[in-house]
Amino acid sequence: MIQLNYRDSKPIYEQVKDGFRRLIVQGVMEVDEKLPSVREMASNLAINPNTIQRAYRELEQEGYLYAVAGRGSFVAGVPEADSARKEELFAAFDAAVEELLYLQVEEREICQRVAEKYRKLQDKAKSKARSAEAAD
Amino acid sequence: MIQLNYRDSKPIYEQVKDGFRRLIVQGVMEVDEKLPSVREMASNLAINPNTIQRAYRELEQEGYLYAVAGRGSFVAGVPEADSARKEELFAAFDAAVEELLYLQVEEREICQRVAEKYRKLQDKAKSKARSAEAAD
Amino acid sequence: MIQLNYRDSKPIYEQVKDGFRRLIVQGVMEVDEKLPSVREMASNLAINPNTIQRAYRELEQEGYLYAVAGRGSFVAGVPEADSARKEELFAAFDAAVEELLYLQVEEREICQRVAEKYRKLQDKAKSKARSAEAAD
Amino acid sequence: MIQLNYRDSKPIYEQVKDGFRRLIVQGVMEVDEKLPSVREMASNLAINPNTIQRAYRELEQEGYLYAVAGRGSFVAGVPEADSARKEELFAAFDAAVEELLYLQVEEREICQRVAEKYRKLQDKAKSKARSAEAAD
DNA sequence: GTGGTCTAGACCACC
DNA sequence: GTGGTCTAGACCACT
Repeated sequence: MIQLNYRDSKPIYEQVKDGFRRLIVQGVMEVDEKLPSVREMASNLAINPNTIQRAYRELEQEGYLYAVAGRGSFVAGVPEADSARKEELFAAFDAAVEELLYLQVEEREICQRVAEKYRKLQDKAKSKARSAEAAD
Repeated sequence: MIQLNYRDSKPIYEQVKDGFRRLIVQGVMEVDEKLPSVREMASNLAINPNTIQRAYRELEQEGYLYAVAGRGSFVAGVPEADSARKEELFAAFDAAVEELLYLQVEEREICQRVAEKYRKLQDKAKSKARSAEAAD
Repeated sequence: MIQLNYRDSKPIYEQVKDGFRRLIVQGVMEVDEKLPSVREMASNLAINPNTIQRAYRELEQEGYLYAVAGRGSFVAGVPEADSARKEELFAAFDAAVEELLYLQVEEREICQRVAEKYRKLQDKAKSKARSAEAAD
Repeated sequence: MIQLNYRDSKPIYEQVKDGFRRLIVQGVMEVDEKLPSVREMASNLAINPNTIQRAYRELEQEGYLYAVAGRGSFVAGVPEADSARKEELFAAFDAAVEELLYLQVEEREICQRVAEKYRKLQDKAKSKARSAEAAD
């Protein structure tokens, strides 16, 4: 369900967060769907429950999840107007693009990269839709 | 010369590195130009000399600087084939783009942003060329 | 595990680096094997933790290690295409050979020395293979 | 006469020493030949006289030069039995070869490298002999 | 407990 | 004056 990469410098709890955020934003997990319990995830991934707890807590703060005491955590959906996050992302994006341009990377190459990302994203959405149809 | 942001989670030595790398890559600092001494830079930015030293040392390892004990640190130029740096930049780029796409930002908007950056870069180059002509 | 020589002009952190690089390159330490923690190593060698940290950090940058905050440092393996390292070694090699030749050391003597090293290496590999067979 | 490389991490005085040692050991400078004065060398190379002074002083200690107060420094020849130096060199040589072998560099490649060095050395000696003949 | 950053201050080699 | 190494000790983030 979620892939951890221990060699990545990104902290484990961030990897868990990213994994779930992705599943939610891509629609793989639907609104009000229940997430695995902290203990279950922890034993699945063979990591400390505290790490999962932190991931869930922060995702809740960001608006992706909601928790019901004693019952578990559930998908809340994609928080609208996460504009602060967008600004952050655009800032990082701009810095990277600027330096890449200075390093003689072609504008075309960069845009192609975006297009490729976009295509993959579409494909994923389509295959998800198809499997949903099949399930009907 | 270099702007530090203490609120940023990016370590200070990284901010210093990025600042000088930018000056070098953009040609603001010329090859063999002397950098401020470690101590001078440290007192300018009001941080510890060790922190500057680390920034300089790593830039030297990456090939942007060379240091001569007893003389100072100097610009070496933009290391050819700094593929590691490009990979870093593309990784940052990809991560940002992916999340932006998930946040419903249009592919077009992103590419326009790249184009805009590119135009500005061209303008800068042109005005630089013009001022060089004027100097002749 | 690692021998320090305080009389050597080579910095301590370099000696530590060389020691671990050797253990890794020779296969004495296996991939994903955990290294002693920074603090442990420091107290073992009776030197400052910062010195060990620097050694580990640079080995990580070179691709020999990977570090996970909160877990420890682990062997990543011998970085493929560590051409920089080979260049370093060849440079050291060339400098030594050149001066030896000037000092009237025969070409034959030098090559014999290489051959001897090579033979020892082969013997080690063989005995290792044999003990592996025995283990089967 | 002597090439300085400011980008090299080797200290200037070492580069000067190496340069003269090489000229002496290769026979380009003959025994009892006078070296340029400290001031002359310093202004030629555009460096501090102290740096030249140090190079001359250490070469004298190593036995390559002798100084006559008020007259200058002269070539003493190649000091015999610099066996301590040879041991140092062999140690560095062994370490480099060992790691190169572990890094899958062929024994042949290493020996060829030695042979090449040797050939170049011979060529230099020959061309020197030829130019000496021509001068007769 | 782990690694990572930063400060403060000492000492050395080089110019 | 320059860069480079090392120590001592603090603080933070992660598991």
